[in-house]
Amino acid sequence: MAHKTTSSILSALEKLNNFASAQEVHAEIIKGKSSVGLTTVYRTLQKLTQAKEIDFVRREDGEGAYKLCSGTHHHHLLCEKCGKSVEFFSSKFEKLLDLIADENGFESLSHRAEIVGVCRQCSLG
Amino acid sequence: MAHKTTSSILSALEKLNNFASAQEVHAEIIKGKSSVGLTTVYRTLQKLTQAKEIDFVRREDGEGAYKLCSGTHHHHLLCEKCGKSVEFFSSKFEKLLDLIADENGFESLSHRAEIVGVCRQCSLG
DNA sequence: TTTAATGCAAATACTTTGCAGGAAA
DNA sequence: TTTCCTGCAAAGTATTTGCATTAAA
Repeated sequence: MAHKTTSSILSALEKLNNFASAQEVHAEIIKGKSSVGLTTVYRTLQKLTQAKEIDFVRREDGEGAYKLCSGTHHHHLLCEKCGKSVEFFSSKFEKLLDLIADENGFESLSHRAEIVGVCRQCSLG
Repeated sequence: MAHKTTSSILSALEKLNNFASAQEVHAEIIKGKSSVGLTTVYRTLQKLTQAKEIDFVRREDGEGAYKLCSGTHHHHLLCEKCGKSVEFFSSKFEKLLDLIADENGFESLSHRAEIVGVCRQCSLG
């Protein structure tokens, strides 16, 4: 099987089921019986990100956060209140992005979009 | 007039004419005759951001960056190679965002979108 | 044996805070 | 006087790196 560490990190991400910081992932693993060093968690998350097995975003406060995501191209909606995230893909969106990029002197190849807003639950609260 | 410090920071941002970190703004001011403390630069940039007089983004490496922007609603295209940024506004984009948000359980009120890609110049290089 | 993985402690880098002195109201 | 502005030094937080140990190939 894969490295014991890698799989425990992946399963922590699965449990957390949302963007989680290295520290949060570490805490989640420690809660169980397993033991891992924080450094290793950082290193492994980096590796997984490079391998495109997980997604990475920066939170508004600058902390990095990671999430298990679908392998296909997508973007994220992020709730700025509760932190909930939703993946989406829309070919209309893709086309419009291409157009906007083109009109502004950008190639849209390899783009990445993050939409920060408020989820319905938080906006009702 | 406004605080001397505030205006020197605003004019540094004007010269830099792109997203710049607190440290970069500080360096720009120091280059000239003026003298300001780094702490004050941080504090002033925060204040200006809250007052919505400047825009704030997080760079991929986690550093915060600020820019003098138009007061009206807009989003940014950011080049991940050279750091160049361009503001854009498109009502089609706004409508599509509303729709996508709605479909995914989000209110789009107060959204913010950042599109990271590669600008034409960098993609040719 | 050679390479890769791990973890602790130390080092970085950015940012914020405590606090005292000075400017402005 | 009272409040705000400044800046230095110290503290804080997230993340990375050096290095020695251990596990795996």
